[in-house]
Amino acid sequence: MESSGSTQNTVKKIFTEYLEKRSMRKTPERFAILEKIYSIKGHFDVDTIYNMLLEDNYHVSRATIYNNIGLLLDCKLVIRHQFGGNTTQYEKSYNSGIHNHFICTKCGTMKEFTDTNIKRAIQNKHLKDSTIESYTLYVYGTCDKCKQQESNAPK
Amino acid sequence: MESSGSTQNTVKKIFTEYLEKRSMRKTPERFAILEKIYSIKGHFDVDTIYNMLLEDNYHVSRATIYNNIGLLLDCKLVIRHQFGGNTTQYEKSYNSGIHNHFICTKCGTMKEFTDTNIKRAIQNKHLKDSTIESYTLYVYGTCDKCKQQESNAPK
DNA sequence: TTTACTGCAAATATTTTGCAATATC
DNA sequence: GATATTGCAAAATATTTGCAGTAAA
Repeated sequence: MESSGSTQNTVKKIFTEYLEKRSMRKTPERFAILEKIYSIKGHFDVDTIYNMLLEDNYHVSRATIYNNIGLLLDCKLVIRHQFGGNTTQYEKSYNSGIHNHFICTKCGTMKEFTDTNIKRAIQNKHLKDSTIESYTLYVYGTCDKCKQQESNAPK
Repeated sequence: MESSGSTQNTVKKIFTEYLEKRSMRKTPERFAILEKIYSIKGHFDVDTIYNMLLEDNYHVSRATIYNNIGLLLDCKLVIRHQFGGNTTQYEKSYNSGIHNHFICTKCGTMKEFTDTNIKRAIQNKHLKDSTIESYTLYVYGTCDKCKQQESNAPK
């Protein structure tokens, strides 16, 4: 398992190679955005990054953030989500094998989980025909807590 | 397996009960929207419904469509998706067990698939702690076609 | 008759785009 | 020095909201 600092270096290297391969420029804004994203534990939207960088007294325009998240999506360092809210949510994706989400339809809480059986089933399915890069699973249901409340106060 | 006509009747009944339980009105617009949605095979956005109803010479405002898709989401007759595009995609969800999507990251095509092993693995995981209502799986990778093109024209 | 619902238009929110200024290579 | 990239502001797009008119109950 890689340490957090090492992950920062690794993704920086991946992004650098991606940019060089395409003759794109290695601007400080790009790496500031990447580093900030990789400092965030969970999900975020564009405005979050914008404000977090502002708090560091580092101003990057929203347009630039949008532009660069596009690049990071393309080189698989970031993934997009939709949980049902209004803003588009993103998440760092390097070295974070967890892409299973359980969403409670009663209280709306979201919880990540791992499961090797699910992982294996998905990989088995796709080895035959296609190459699988990643996957995201959203499971909707009622969580423990809400289940208990239901049984305590039935209709 | 239910026939298509019967599905229309069933979802109409479910929606009717949902509305009656909440003392909401059974307007023709609501059922026109529901019926149109259940006539669509794959995914759609709000504008698609709007235009399809227009083609039938049935005018319903976008605001009303948004409003009612909200209700249909709430009573689980419709689900929301995000494939990476700009508009929110929806899909009918009653009696359509297929919620597995394979998305090719090269050409962008999306293909649905079924897999009982995956289904079972997901159900096993969640029977222990929570009640699972539904799930959606997005698998990202390279499809057959794009894989062949890659091997024909290597870098 | 009551009031929930619809349609319209305006408001909001989000993302994209055009262009001049800037900074990487 | 050439030009990709940034920042700003305007534009485009998607969704929500307020309110008057309409119609379901």
